Amino acid sequence: MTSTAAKTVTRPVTRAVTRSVEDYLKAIFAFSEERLATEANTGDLAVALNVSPPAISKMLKQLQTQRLVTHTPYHGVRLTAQGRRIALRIVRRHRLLERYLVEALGYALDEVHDEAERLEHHVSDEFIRRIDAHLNHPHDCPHGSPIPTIDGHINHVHGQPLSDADADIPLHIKQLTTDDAEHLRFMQSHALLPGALLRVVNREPFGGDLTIILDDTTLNISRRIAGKILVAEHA
Amino acid sequence: MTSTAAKTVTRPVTRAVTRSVEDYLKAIFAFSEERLATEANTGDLAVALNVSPPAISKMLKQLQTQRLVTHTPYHGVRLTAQGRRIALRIVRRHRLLERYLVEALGYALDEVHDEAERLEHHVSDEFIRRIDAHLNHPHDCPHGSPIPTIDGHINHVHGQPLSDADADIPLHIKQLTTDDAEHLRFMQSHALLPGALLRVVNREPFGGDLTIILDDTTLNISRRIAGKILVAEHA
DNA sequence: TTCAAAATTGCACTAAGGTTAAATTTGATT
DNA sequence: AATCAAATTTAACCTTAGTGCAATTTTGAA
Repeated sequence: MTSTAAKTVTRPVTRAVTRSVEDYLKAIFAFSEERLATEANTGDLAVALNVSPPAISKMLKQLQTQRLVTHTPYHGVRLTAQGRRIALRIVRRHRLLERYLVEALGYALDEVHDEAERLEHHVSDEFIRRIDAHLNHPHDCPHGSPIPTIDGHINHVHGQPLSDADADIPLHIKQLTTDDAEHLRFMQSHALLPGALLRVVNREPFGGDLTIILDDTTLNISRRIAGKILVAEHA
Repeated sequence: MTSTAAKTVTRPVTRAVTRSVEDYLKAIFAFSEERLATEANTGDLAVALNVSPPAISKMLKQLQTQRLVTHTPYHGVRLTAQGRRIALRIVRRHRLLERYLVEALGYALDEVHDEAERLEHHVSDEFIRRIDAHLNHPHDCPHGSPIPTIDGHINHVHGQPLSDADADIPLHIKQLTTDDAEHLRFMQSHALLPGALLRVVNREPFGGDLTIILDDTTLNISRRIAGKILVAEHA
């Protein structure tokens, strides 16, 4: 590749969407949409992405010139329509991959996150198309999170944390809102999975354990774990 | 306890096996083992890896300090035991992935190379273990190349190019020695795949076409294509 | 013996994604 | 309203893996 024309080329506004860019956009999406907030801040992103705050500042500036975010210095970032589109594409890939790993290859729930986290950046659109078809176009990942459609639509789950649920009401699990492997192993080992039916029979006071009944089994779970399980009243 | 004493010397040798390193080792392996030669040379590697000759020289020096190759300047490179081990690991991943893409996801023969080329660097050992089990521990990739074992053994295919085969002898296809998508589409569309039975019924002189019979179908193929198909006498 | 081709080296450069240290801005608290 | 610590941004620099070009070295064939 000879690049003799390189000198007259104006600075490209449309730099590449690298793996890092995808990760940043996904993280901003997670803060600004999946968690209540409307904007993500530098400190949280630095923790989430495991880099220093200056790295965030620098990347935000770059993403701004790429028109993927709008960044108000010292205040916060939000995604542009284009940035959101890319973030949703990655989220879709991630969740389809997780589903595929569980259904087709028998992965346990706590193993899929890390694998999907790498693969989401490296598989082709064709690969995603094929696993989506193979899985019969699923709507959620194994943790119960919604899978965005190709054209960027996503239905947010509405449920309340099990830790807040009233006693003696039939509930079903909507979503497990954790990526922690230990939590997930615990949940899977007790069949605390999306779709499961249960009800709360006792709540110890002062943030103590909950007692629940699930499949005729009585089970004690900590408030901490219960806070990671979203439930809704069972119709 | 005498000779096992740990060397507490500062270690400059430990650098990471990056994606680039994996690609270089794989390319050196391909030249020095899969093609007749015992050593790979700079120029060929530069072409194979689509990189300038100085980039090769530079990387060879690095690989030498990592003890992954032995490089005799101006002559050639060969892999050390450790370098060969890494190269075989990547070849194994590549060929298992190709097989999986075809068997499990219905990829066509000409689509698998590029996909596997990326994925081989990014899937986990666990992923490879699972697809290997799922495929029931296959011995070859869809092109008929042998899949190295986990402990680094590989059985080389012995066959001759179909272009050199004598007429009227029952043959079967051992291997397709091309990654070119057009060639592969042609082969797949005519069922010229590993395992197929055929015999040569005519060879035009002066490097002209071959006429073969395969499944009661008569087929004309160019010497060029025939050179990419390894066959052996059918027992 | 010569000499051209191939390989290597040196140097300056690009590009992405980091780092630490210093400066700046914000906003909550006196 | 002024202050000051925490959060954030800027500045300067590092690393990996390339690039190109020029200069040098080595090899091997005529």
